Amino acid sequence: MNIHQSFKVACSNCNLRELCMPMGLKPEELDRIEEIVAVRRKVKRGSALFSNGEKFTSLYAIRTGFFKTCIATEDGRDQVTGFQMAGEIIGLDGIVNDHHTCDAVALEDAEVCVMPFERIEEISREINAMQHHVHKIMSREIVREHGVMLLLGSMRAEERLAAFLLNLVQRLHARGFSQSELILRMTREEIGSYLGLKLETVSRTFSKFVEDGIVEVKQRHVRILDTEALKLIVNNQQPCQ
Amino acid sequence: MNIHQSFKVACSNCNLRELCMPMGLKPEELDRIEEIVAVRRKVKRGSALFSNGEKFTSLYAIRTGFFKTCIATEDGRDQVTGFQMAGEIIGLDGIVNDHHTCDAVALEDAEVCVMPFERIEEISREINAMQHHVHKIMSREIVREHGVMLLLGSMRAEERLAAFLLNLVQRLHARGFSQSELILRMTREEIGSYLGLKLETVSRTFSKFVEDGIVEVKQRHVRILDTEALKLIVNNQQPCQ
DNA sequence: CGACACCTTGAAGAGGTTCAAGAAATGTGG
DNA sequence: CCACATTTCTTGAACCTCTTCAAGGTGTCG
Repeated sequence: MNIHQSFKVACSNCNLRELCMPMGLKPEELDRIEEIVAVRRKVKRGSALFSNGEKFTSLYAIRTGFFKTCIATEDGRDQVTGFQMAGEIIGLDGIVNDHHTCDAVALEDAEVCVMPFERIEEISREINAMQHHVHKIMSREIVREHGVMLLLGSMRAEERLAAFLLNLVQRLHARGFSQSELILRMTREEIGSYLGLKLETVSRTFSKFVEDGIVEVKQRHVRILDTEALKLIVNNQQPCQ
Repeated sequence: MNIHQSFKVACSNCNLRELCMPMGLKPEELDRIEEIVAVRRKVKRGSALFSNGEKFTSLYAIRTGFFKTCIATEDGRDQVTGFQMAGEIIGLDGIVNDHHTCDAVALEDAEVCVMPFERIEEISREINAMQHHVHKIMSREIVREHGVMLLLGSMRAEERLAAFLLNLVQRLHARGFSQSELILRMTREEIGSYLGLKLETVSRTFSKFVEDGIVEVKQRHVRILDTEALKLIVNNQQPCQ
C-alpha cells in the first residue's frame, strides 16, 4: 500500500473546499469535518486507487490529478464510466455491497484525501449540512450518469465528442483553467470507451472538427475555436445553418 | 394533485419490507420508520408521478405497478433511463438540485409510498441502519447505471436485448414471479430508447430470438425457453458453439 | 365496428467498425 | 543524449450493423 501520511490535513485551508465540502458551516462544525480526512494518499500515473472486488472502506476526494473509472467483465468488455478531476469524489460504487465494483486508475500522478466512510456517516448524523451534502454528491452522480445514458443512447459520434469536449472544458473552467484550451489526460481509446466508439472513430471525428475549423488538435492538446459550433452539434443541428 | 390518504400505513406489515427497508431493526426503531411514509399515492397508467423541473420533496417506494423514468431534451431527444417495479425507490435524481431532472411515468396503474425526504434525513440521523440503507440505495442506483453504460457502450443489439430480458426476469423472479415468463409493460419503442436502439431493431431482434428458439413472443407476452442461450449471447459468445 | 396505437417485416442507405499500414510521440536503456 | 522499442494516433478501404423509410398486420378500446 502506497499510503503517505502527510502533516495535519486542513480542509478549511484547502482551495478545493467549495468543490467537495458543504458551504456555510459554523466554525465548530468545520472543526468536526476536518476529522473526516484521515490521510492523504498519492497515486502514481497508471496505478489504481482501488480496484474491482476490493473491500470498500473510504470515499476519496481528488486533490490533484486525473482519474478514470472503468468496469471490466470476464468476457473482455471494458467500459470507462467516467473521468474525474480535482474536487470530485470517487468510490461511491463501493457502498452498496461493501466492495468496489470498478477500477479507479490515475491518468496522471495524483493525490487524494482518504475519507473513511464510517467517519462520514458518523459526522453526517451530527451535522445536517454534511448529511445533505453527502446525499447531494450521490444524487449528482446519478444525474450525471443519466446524461451519459442520453449520450450513449441517442447521440451520433460527432455529437458525443462535442458533448464530451464541452463537458470537460466546462469542468476545467470551473477550476480556473481556460475555457478554450485543454490537455486530454486520456488516450483516444479511453475516450472511445467512454463514448461508446472505437478509437479510430474518435480520431476521425477530431479530424473532422479540425477540417471544419471548430478545434485545433495536436495530439492531446486541444484548443476550441468555436464553442458555439460544438453546442449546435450537441443540439442536433448543423453548425452555420 | 391526485393524493389518496389511505388508512394508517404500516411498513412492518408490508410484504415489500425486505426490498425497500433496512433489515434487523429493533421494534422501537421499526416504529420510527413507520413515520417515514406520509401517505400513499395512486398513479394512473400513463400519468407522471413527477416530472422534470418539478420541486423535489419526496422519494417514492413503489408498492404496485411499473414505471419508466426518462429524460427529454429541448432538441427532441428522449432517453428512457430505467424501468422500476414494486419495492424499488424512485426520485433520487431530485436531491442534488432540489428539483427533479426526469419524468417518472406509470406504465400501469400504480401505487407508491410517499416518503418526504426531510423526514428520511431526520430519521437517518437517529437510526444508523436507516442511514446506511439510504446510502446503499443510492449507491445501488449508481452501480446499476454503470451496468447500463456498459450495455450502451459496448454491446450489440442482440446482446442488449438479451441482457435486458435477463435483468427483467431476474428482478421479477426476486418478487415471486416466474423465471421464464414475463409480460412487458412497455412498448418496443420504450425498450429501444432504453437500449439505445430503434423500435424496429428491437422487434427484429425479438424475431431472431424466436427463430433461434430462445424465446416465444406474443406481443408483450414473453416466454424464455433457453436462459443459457441468452446468457451466452450477453457474454459475447455464439450460442451452441 | 371503426379508429388508433402498436408491432412486424422488407429494402435501401448511412454511420461506425474492422483491418491494415504508416506516422508521430513517448519511454527506455546503453 | 541518442537509438530503438513501444505506445499512441491518423488515415484509407471494405464491410457490417443498425437505421430509415415504407407498407401492412395485429390488437385494443371507446
